[in-house]
Amino acid sequence: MTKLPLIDTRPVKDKPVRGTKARASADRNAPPRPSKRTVGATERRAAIIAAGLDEFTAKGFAATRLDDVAKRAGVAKGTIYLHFKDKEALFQELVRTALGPLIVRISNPQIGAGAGSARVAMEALAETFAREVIGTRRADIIRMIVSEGTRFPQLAEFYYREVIAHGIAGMRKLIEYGIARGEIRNTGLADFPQLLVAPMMVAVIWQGLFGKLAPLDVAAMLRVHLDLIFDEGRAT
Amino acid sequence: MTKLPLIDTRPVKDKPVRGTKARASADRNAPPRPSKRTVGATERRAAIIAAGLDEFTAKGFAATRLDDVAKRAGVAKGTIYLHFKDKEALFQELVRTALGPLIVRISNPQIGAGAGSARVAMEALAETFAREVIGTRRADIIRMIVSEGTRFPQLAEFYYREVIAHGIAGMRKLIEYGIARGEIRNTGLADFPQLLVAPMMVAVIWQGLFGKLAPLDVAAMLRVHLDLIFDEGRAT
Amino acid sequence: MTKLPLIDTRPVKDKPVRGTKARASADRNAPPRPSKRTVGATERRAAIIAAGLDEFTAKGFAATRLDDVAKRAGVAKGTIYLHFKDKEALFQELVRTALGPLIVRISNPQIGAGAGSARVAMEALAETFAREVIGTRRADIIRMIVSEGTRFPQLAEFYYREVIAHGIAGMRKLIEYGIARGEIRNTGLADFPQLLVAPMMVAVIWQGLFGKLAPLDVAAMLRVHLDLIFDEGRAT
Amino acid sequence: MTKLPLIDTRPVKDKPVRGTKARASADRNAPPRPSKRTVGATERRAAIIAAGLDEFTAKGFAATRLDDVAKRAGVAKGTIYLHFKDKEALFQELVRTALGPLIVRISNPQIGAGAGSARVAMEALAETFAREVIGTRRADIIRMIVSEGTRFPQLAEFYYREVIAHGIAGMRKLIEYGIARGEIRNTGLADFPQLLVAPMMVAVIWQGLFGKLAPLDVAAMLRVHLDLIFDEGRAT
DNA sequence: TATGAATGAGTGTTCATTCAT
DNA sequence: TATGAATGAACACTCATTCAT
Repeated sequence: MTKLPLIDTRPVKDKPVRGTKARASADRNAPPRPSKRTVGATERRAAIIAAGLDEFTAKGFAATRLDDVAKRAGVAKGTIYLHFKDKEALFQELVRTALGPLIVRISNPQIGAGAGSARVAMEALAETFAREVIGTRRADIIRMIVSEGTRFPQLAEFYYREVIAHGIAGMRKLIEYGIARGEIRNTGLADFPQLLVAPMMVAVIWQGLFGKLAPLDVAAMLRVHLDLIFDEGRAT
Repeated sequence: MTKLPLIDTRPVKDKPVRGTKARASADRNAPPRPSKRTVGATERRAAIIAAGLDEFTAKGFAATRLDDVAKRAGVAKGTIYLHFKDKEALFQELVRTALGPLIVRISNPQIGAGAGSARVAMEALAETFAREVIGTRRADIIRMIVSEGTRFPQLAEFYYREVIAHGIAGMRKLIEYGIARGEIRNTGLADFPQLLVAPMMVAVIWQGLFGKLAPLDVAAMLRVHLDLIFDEGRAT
Repeated sequence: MTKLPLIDTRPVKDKPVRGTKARASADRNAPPRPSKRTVGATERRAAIIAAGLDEFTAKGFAATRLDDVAKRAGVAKGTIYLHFKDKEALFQELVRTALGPLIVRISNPQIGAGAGSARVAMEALAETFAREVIGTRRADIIRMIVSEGTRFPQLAEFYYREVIAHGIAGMRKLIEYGIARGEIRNTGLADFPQLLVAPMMVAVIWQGLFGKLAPLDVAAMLRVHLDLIFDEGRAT
Repeated sequence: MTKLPLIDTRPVKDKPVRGTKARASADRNAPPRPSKRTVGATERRAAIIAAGLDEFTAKGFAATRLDDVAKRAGVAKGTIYLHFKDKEALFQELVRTALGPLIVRISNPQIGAGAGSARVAMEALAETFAREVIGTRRADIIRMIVSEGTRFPQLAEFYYREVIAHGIAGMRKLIEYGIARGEIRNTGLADFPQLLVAPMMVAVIWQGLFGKLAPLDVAAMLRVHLDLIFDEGRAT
């Protein structure tokens, strides 16, 4: 019998844009010019988005200078305006783009038919998260949304609708699945799927703020958390 | 024998200056503070800090204008510079001041000798949190630290040392107390007191970002969370 | 004996390309010219000039964007530079072109030998002016020269030499003709032919600035003016 | 019997702002600083307006740089924004200010009771105009309104209501006075007071555009014009 | 020739900071 | 101390001009 995973744990593929970052700080004395028109418009747009992501996550919306974004993208300032109406449009588009893969992934929880235990599914999820989010640019994006969300209600709403809502729904399904299988006893958990994600959020924030001071063993923490949920208080 | 509470659940006292007017939606049309020349230097400084808190939490560090802070504080722009070296100094001092009460409170967990059950203590903590933080200016401060922490490592460090470290220590003590009393079975929890606070953090962030779209019953969620920890999966 | 008219009163022919679509209210949403690749180089140049005329008269030199000119002309922005050195060159050439027909007309006043009365000639001139200038693109051109002339002395000089000088000379001839015939008593008028054109200039300016608020019956005004000159104060 | 002048011919008094122009292009190596705060806010505002007038009349609205205005006013760029919302507000205010004296003057035509002949009144007017407008900054302002009026309909309307309308009314009164006294025969003139001003307008424009090439004896021209109106075709 | 994406100098505007009063 | 007008560096955005295709 084929064992379909409850949740897709394959590495989330992201635009490998970071490479373009190499061109950053276009030194004024560079050789003639790398034949600008060679790189297509799409690549340029992608480079701007990648650069913007770097700058916005590092400094926040208000403190980011489009000059720096342009430099980092290896592009003239004016070029940004060929692709985006203004700074805010770039910011929003950038978040949407960055969220894209995540959305697709979360939208398809893939809790399959003859799947295994809910515990295994959640463990896979936790591991994927620890590996694919913590310490990567995705964590930066999440932190950025938390940081700027208040100032961009529109963005927060988009994020809620496109990511959170789906995620919450998926979590709830998973919890109900676990309850149905008798793995989870606390039926109230189904009302607050947020509890399932809470440690992940905290992990992202912790590492961002205090990672240097007191690194957190995220994977281990998530395991303990699952033990709580699955009622398996092993005596360590 | 006097029964000392495990945790001080008395309302956390904050600058009563502004009261719980809180809800820092920095409305540009707020009355420009009535009292003016009547107040002394100390009151002025306090007013600036209060005003700054409103503005910074509402708009973030970079997007806040000292002009607005001054207006809100009922002082001239230049006056700010008599009390603070520059914008950043104001910001940092302001955060420290705002953290003050919180620090004192958490630093003295008051887990007394012949105290009651850990569950009761934690419930009190959760209730206090839901009542005294969620929906108040304190939530704004926490969100602000999360938002600006990356840009102000110094501040993050301060926050970590003065608040987080103590808080984590307190939580750990509480957890160990619960384990010792046999209330908590999962001994691993003592390694990650963050798990205890995670739902509170998520609650703060959730309400800030999505509160308008999908309000969260924070108290109920925290109760379910405690059920998980205390292994009491009541069928609701 | 052939009776040659003192002044040519046939409708002044302008580039019939644009027709009298005139009224250069440079509406941004004008259809982007249907024909495109079908036209040859010369037509393209003409299209650019026509489009430039519309834009420059509507917005003035500095405020006109070559982007808009290109769009209106149905060509790419770069194409403009194949025909004109830069924005200023386009402007100057364009004015010269627009002035062309006017120049030819005025240069040949055709004040023939056995012509009729000076009064009749001037009336014809006034009527032609009211009909062929007021409310047409020609008025826009005149206004534009008045507007930009100070900033483009070169252009003012060209305008003076090619149009004004000839026009003044023609007017003077006409006046002297009227004096010789005894129609005009005030011999001083011959020293200031400008007085003959002044009402026309004022009419153009008035309609451009205040036409909406207080339209002027130009034809009637010019008639009264001629009455003054020809000393015929009819009691209306 | 006291002879009241038909029209007030006393020199129109204007702010003697031009003087401030001296400070133009505030050289970067100037002595410490002329004790900024010494000059009152009003003087600063006046200096900005004077400088703006110079720049706007010289280059037109779009081509004028606020940097230059600031420099010429001996003020920092930011200071302009303490007095005016933006470039356009400065422009409009400036025109209004410049028009102020003119308005007051025109509003009080002072066609008195036992006044003298209309001819004398008009001659005085013409002389005043030739002396107080031609070759002065007032001519620049008039030219500027003609130039920018199309782009600022609001301004044109203001100009019409505050200056033109009153002027036209005054002219008409004067004409009717002349007709009543039998000095002017052509009654139709009362319908087009513009004809009275037309030569003045043309004079302003002529001197602005062609003054260098072919200076115009404005006073003489206006005299001839009056001869036409008053039907006095003296044979020179 | 024609194109239009790319460039980057230039300009209006903001705002932290200073300082004469 | 307190004020708030003045400053000027900084930054978002525009647009004439270029140039690879």
